[in-house]
Amino acid sequence: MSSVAARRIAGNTHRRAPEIIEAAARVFAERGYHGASTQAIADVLGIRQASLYYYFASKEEALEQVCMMGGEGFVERAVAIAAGPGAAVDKVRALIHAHLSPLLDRRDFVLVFLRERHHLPDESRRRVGRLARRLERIFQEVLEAGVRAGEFPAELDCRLATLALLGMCNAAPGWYGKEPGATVERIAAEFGRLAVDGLRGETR
Amino acid sequence: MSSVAARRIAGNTHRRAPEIIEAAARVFAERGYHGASTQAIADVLGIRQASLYYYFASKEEALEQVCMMGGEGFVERAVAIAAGPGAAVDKVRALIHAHLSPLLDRRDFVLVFLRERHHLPDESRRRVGRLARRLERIFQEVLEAGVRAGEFPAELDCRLATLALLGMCNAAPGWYGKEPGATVERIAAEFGRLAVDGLRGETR
Amino acid sequence: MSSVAARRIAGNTHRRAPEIIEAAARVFAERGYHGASTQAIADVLGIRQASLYYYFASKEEALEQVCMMGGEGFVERAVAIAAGPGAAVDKVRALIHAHLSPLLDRRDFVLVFLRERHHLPDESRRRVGRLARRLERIFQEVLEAGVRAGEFPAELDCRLATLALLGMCNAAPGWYGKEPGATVERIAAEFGRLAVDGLRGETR
Amino acid sequence: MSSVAARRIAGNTHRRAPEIIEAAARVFAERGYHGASTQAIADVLGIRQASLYYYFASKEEALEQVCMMGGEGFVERAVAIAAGPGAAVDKVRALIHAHLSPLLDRRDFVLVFLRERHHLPDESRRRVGRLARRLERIFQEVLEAGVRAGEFPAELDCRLATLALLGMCNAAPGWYGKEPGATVERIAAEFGRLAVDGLRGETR
DNA sequence: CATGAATGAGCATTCATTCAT
DNA sequence: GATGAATGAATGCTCATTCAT
Repeated sequence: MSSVAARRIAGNTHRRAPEIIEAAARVFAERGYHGASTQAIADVLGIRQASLYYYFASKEEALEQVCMMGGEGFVERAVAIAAGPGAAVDKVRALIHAHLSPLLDRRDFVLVFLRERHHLPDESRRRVGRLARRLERIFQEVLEAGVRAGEFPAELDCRLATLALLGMCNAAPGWYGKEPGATVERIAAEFGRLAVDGLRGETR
Repeated sequence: MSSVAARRIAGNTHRRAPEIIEAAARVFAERGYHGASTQAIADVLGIRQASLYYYFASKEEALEQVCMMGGEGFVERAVAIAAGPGAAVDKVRALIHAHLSPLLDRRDFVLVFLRERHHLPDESRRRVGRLARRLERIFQEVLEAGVRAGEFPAELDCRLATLALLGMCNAAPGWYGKEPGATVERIAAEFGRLAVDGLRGETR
Repeated sequence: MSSVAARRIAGNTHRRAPEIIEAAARVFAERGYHGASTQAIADVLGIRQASLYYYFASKEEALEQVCMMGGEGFVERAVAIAAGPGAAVDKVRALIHAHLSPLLDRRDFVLVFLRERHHLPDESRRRVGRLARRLERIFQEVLEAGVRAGEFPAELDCRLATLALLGMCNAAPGWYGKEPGATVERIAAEFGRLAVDGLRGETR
Repeated sequence: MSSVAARRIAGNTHRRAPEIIEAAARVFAERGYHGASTQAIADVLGIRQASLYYYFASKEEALEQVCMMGGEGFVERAVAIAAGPGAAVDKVRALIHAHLSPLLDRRDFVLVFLRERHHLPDESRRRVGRLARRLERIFQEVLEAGVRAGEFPAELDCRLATLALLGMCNAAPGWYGKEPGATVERIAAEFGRLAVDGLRGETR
């Protein structure tokens, strides 16, 4: 690694770095990683394609940075909610709300994290994939605690319920912004109710 | 027009055509449309790259065929269920079951339909996209009928609920096969219960 | 590795392969490996640059092929000479002659072997480098045998003498063809005499 | 003209100039001119790539400076030896010694002069090439004088013998430092003997 | 049916170089 | 003296596609 690259990773002192990585996120989100050319990213920024390489060492590294920003915070917020006091139903509502909130300011990053992270090279894919698995586990543990507390029926398949919840939430970045009237608050409220009622399961 | 071209346009009387398109589906599902090279498809089949062009005129056409097969049947099955007799809750369960059933034998096709269809050229993308929108509408109409029938609370946001249901179901092709014990029947049963209970909403 | 590439290496059934690799040898010899563009090689052949990649998988692989052809035969011929009967002085003359003879029909290949092989990636560089070291050893052993037989003085530094002989010979590809009247036979004869007399060393 | 440019042209009053050019020599020697990036030179020095341009106007100019330093002195020393008194055999020994002595403190420069000078642009290549040709001529004239003096046999091909001597000597920078025990003095002594005895040619 | 050979277009990346600070 | 930022030009390489056989 050249000394320039070394410093870049260590510090990221580049003034325009955030702007550049946001452009990458936008283009990756729109066209997918392999469908996105570095030229397209440069066009968004109004700079030459070669100039991008002043900011990242490779397209793959740019994807990794976008994915990291798309994935970060989820686990922390979820941990805080799960570890806090309160009933499982309240935690589920809070988890859903927290999970949807990055839609507001980081939709592209989240979308890329969800859809494109498996195109990362092995090592960073695993690193980034761990985030997703930890998040799943937290959701699932909250559900399991809810079952133990008698808030949810004993027959609940917590694994499938977790996948249902995450599927529901993770689809949102795909249509958010195209559904008139669907603010993050409204989505979180409605999804929270659907989830809680579905999990309680009067049917059983 | 040569007889070869004629046959191709007429629509796939080639002996190995199903085998070929399945290979394409597999590779598109694994690597994404732009990440998949025609070479990779040929490797799966054990033939030369150039030979693929005996079966489809372009990579885009292959994607279109995969997407058509991935999307077909959904609307028909959903229409039959929605038009039939019975309560809304039963219809919702049936819709979910019908929506998940192609996982068994067409997972790759469905995955490609869900994830890669927006890489199609304009015209065929719209054609294929119509399928998705019609399906959404059917789901939503069943929910609205359920509200009118008093099965679901009047406050239910049928649009968001539809998106929740589809999000939950459409995530399944992404993890189906990796979750031990999760058969289509079990998933459909659990998701059906979650959905119905969530929609009924004892909370409200 | 794609199946196409696999077959290529295994069999090399390509009709024009020798022609292509000879063009690479010429351009590498003229401009050095890093100074040679694949475009320049294509120009020599009158084909498009991309078409080269039908014949080799990478520029590095082309260099390796050229180096292999530039280095092959030397060891075999030297072994045959060293193992044969006869006096050391005769063997030295024969070794020199054998070492110079590829000038006639493979000057570019030998030049590339001598000058550019250290630009090969680690593994193939070592493989190719072994050839050179084996050759050195054979030369040196013949000299040592000559010392033991009393043909050369005991004070002869066989290591340095080997390096002297090879240096003298290996410079020839650099000027062969530019020195009027210097045929391979004449060079071999003169260099043989210089070597033998130098080694015998009446001075000592 | 700015004073900075003036100084640069005038010729290197920069404090760190010797250090910079030595780094260039080292990198050129290791990787070849085209294989060496200016970044690699900067890395050796611990400065930024752009800062190099304070010391030379272009990579080609750096090569020229290295080549000049690698080639200078040879002709002067050779002229002094050839013009001096003494027998041809002594002059040959002295020429070889003088030719090898820069190995001690300028190996990289000499190596670059020998191997990379043909990558110079036309004009400076010719300038630098003249040095080499003059040196050859001096060697050859000493040999021819030796023949006329009866020190060497009349049949000696002085041209080929010159090329043999220079080939032998010019290979040394390639392996000097890797052969344990091979000091410049020992190499010069051994090569001198080999050369003188070879030239005298008891065989003839 | 299938393939060997070839190609045009595009792509990520490198690199020497410039210049305001 | 030295650097951060940027660039133009090239470079090695990939890939979908064509076509004669």
